[in-house]
Amino acid sequence: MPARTVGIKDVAAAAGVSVTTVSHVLNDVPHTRTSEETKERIRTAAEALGYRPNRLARGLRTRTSEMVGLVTEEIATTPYAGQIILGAQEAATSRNLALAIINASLNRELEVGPEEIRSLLERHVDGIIYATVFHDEVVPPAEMRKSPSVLIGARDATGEIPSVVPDERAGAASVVDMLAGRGHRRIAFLASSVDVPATRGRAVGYAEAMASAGLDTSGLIVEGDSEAGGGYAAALAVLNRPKDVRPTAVFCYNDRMAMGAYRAVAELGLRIPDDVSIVGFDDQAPLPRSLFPALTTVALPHYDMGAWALNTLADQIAGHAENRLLASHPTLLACPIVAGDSVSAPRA
Amino acid sequence: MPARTVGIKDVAAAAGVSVTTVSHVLNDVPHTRTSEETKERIRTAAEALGYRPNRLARGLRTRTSEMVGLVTEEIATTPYAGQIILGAQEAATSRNLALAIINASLNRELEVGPEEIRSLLERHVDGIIYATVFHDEVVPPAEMRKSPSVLIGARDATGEIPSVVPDERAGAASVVDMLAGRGHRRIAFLASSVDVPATRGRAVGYAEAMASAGLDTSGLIVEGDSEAGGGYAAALAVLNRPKDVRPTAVFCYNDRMAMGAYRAVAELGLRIPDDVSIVGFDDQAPLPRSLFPALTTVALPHYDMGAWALNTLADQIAGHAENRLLASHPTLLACPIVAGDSVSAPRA
DNA sequence: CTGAAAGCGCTTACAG
DNA sequence: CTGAAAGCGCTTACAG
Repeated sequence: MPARTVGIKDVAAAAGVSVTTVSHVLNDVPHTRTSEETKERIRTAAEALGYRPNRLARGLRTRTSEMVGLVTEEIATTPYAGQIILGAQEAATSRNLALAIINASLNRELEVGPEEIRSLLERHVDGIIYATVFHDEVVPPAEMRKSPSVLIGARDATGEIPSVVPDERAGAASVVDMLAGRGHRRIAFLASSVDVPATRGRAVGYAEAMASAGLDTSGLIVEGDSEAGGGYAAALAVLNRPKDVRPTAVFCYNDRMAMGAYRAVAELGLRIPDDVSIVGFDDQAPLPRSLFPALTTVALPHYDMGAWALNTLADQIAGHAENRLLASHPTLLACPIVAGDSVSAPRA
Repeated sequence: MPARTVGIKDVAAAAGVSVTTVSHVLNDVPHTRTSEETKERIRTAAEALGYRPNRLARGLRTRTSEMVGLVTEEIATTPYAGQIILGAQEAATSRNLALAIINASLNRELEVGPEEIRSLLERHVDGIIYATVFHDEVVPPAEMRKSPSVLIGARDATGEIPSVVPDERAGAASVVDMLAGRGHRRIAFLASSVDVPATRGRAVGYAEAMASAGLDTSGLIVEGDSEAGGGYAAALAVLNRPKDVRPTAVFCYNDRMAMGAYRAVAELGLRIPDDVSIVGFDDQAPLPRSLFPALTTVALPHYDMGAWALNTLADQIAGHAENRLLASHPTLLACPIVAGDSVSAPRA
């Protein structure tokens, strides 16, 4: 049992005023014409006594906990869950909210688990952020729809909850634009055979950007599994051609495939970026900077999504919500290119 | 404002008993001889009404929040912070505690930040776990010493707080033992030039195990910076020798250096593991499995440390603490070898 | 505008 | 053993 801490009563006694006044002054309640002098006396007393308001008591009274819950699916296996947490946490700190984190197992049925939500609700969190992986859309449990909430990484099938996802398509398109801008014409794409939203988004972004740049993709798309081994095999297939039809740039579905592509390039006796430029996706540390030359890749906006989710949630809680507007379509966050040394203009 | 939820009074009314009885029954208070029948009636009523006790109210009354705080330094840059969180979180769930997470910036002055602790204390957490990186020992703020607390990754300089750290030394020694057991005699070590506890622990473990295996280390220890580039240079230096004096195995300070070593091996026209075995340290995803052949490495017990910390903390809170005993020395957790395909017996 | 008092939803001595 | 009542530390109508 921690020792009895100093309460608002102690401050009131020390300052010679009522607890009401202390509460008003410390919480900056407007329209209270307490003299500056008294206010100062109260603040000094609070400071001297080391007074810290008991948030539990306040929460009980105001029916608010100033705490929000963050449920992350498979935090352990998602490389960047840490960045989502960090983004949410820093935003939470700046809005004076605490963040309770809870892990949920990945749910193949595309339904988020109600147990985690219930546990959070029992603690009277003011709102909930649910971060999913690998889903296009999910059906949130009823509990979640009743309180302020935000989805990261998936759209709400019922269209009620705002969500935020990476703009994979634009990210992929920007890679093609960048390569085409450097003068590349034969840009290969190592596609993933794993059926997740990112697979489609990146493939579509590549195809669209190639089309609008007037570039042909025939024979330039090779599919492989999304690990280094798959990238190795796919890169070998697409690069083992005579120089005049060989791609001058290879855009890989992700960094792990790019790592395999590096090996294929080396085995074929080619050099990066002189003979072929390589671009990855994910910015999955520590890969890009551990490769030689450092891999040019595309970062996922994990930190930004975490921050966006928390701010959107805090706005909902504060009441100035335009939920419907936000919920109708997922908010897309940009995936910026992270420059390494694996891209150059094609050799003449 | 969430709608008025069902409270203990509602349950009492529905079951026709007093709130005292409801509280007793639902909390399994011993020595209460309420009839089984009444108990059942209360439980049924609670269930039917969907009653969930308000933890804020309970916390206010019992001066306990059933919530513990986890402060992580640089969660974003520590690859495995997610595993620490997961370990702590799963243990917390099984002990019916919530976990509030808060990030702290890395503190070079070897003192943990009091602000984070204060913020947690204001929310009346029952205890605090502070996970540090890169420190031998830290001086925890006074606030932390006053309430139950546990340190991950560093020893408490004042010897009051229990702590848990990876047994880097034994992990490194086990690698040498394993390689020596396979018949290797010339085992090189790519040491890190960065001065952190892990650097010393792994170097000492290597040296001790080599000595007790009766193996010579002269000319076999090369220092480099702890990235792929440093590993590349160091591996080149130690492997570019005539076959009869060339190491048959290279133990790298970490996986990133091992990645550089792979490149050096390839440039020298050698093969892994036929010509040289390579072992890393950290099990830093996705490196070990993205390399070809898959890297044999040593895992850090992040999950276990998180779980150990939470359980130790929960024990302290529950009162059966043997803090002094635990605090006198950091608890060492084993770093298991994770087998890949980069080790074989030396070629005849 | 200020202060006395009620009340948030629980737990727990205490009297019956 | 059971229930009425006090009280955890706040905030906030409400009366003065």
